[in-house]
Amino acid sequence: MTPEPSTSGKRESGDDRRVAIALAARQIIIEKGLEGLRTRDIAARVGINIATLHYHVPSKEALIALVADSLRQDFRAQALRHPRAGKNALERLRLEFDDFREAVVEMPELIVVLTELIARARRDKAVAEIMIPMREFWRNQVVDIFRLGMSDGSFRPDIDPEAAALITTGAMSDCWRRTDLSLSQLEQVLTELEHAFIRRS
Amino acid sequence: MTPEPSTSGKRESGDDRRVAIALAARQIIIEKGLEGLRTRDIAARVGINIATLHYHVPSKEALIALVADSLRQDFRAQALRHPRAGKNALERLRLEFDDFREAVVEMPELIVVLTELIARARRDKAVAEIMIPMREFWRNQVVDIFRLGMSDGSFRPDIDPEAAALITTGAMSDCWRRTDLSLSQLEQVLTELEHAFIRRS
DNA sequence: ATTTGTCTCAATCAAATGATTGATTGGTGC
DNA sequence: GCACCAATCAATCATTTGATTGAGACAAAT
Repeated sequence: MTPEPSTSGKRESGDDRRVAIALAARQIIIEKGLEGLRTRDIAARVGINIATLHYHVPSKEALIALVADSLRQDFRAQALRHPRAGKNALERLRLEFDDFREAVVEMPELIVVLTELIARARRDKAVAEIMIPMREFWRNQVVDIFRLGMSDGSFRPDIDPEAAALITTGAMSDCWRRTDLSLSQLEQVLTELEHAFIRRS
Repeated sequence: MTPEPSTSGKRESGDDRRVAIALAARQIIIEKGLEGLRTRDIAARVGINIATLHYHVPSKEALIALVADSLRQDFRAQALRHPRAGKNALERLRLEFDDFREAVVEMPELIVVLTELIARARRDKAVAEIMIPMREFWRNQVVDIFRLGMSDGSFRPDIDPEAAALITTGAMSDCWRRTDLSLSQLEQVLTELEHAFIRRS
């Protein structure tokens, strides 16, 4: 029998600890940036010794890669929640907007971690191999939406799908990054994105 | 008589030193991120002692604010280069694109510094007071372009200028951030932005 | 009961790091 | 020549920080 995850005892399974470590690290990145990320602070937040932290994650570099991996897992889980088969282009685009709205509302600070790790990806190959494909996956998903929308005639016929997807995902990321942006402003941006690419009658 | 700036001697004026320090810091941020910024490395790059660095810039916090200020000065200088009076909306938008293209080509890595400092602005008031107004100035400039374009009929009549500006500047920032983006892809994005907001005949 | 492997911690290290001190140098004005 | 000030540096400090060591606790397997 597989041992049940114990939330009470002080001894945790390796996997659980690693998850807790990744979450603690994410929280500290939100508060102080990658710049202010300290192994001691993570250990303290998880409630373990520094040596225990190093038992589960060998180095700080591996720890940051672990954070990236935890982001990927969250991303995967989210991508699988809403099946998009059988939907037309506009429905898919709005589904994309729905997912985004949810992320912005539920995890407004997550973009801090994403941005820091995308920046770090420039000089850290391990992080790059996780973050860049994530970003590309998202972009490609939107490229597909535009291709579909052009072929079924619901979108403008002269769209460049790659460029439109870059604009869409780029604008969305940027909105998420702005703490001062109100929800109504976000709605206006999403509406404007729709107007920008939908077929004008 | 004001003493001329000496580029040869080992004694520099305070202002020149501060400029050199800011530039060195920017370079190190490009290479290692804010995360890897060390006062010693900056001093070494400028060719001065750590104590001398601290003579000109009291603390690391002040140093990062100095970098932000140096960005602002560059931004100001660039904004004043192309007068935009007497131009119509489309001309102004294309002027904006020109400036952007130039920045991407001439200083492809500058966006790293900008991004790191915008991120830092969340927890550093001094940096926020420099970076946020910069970003807002740019956005407002684009808002004005859309307002003008709507009133003279060259842009779509149903644009939300604030939203359109957020999309435009957000997409541009995101493109700059992507090292892998080719120049032709950048052109496609700028063209697509134009198509998205211009009046369809 | 003993062994084995996983998980944990107190104590400690060596290096890095931001900052300071006290003294020196060179130029400017008088 | 002298006083004054900005600019500079060698040496040093006090912490911080990532990482290691060696020993112990606990549970499951033998």
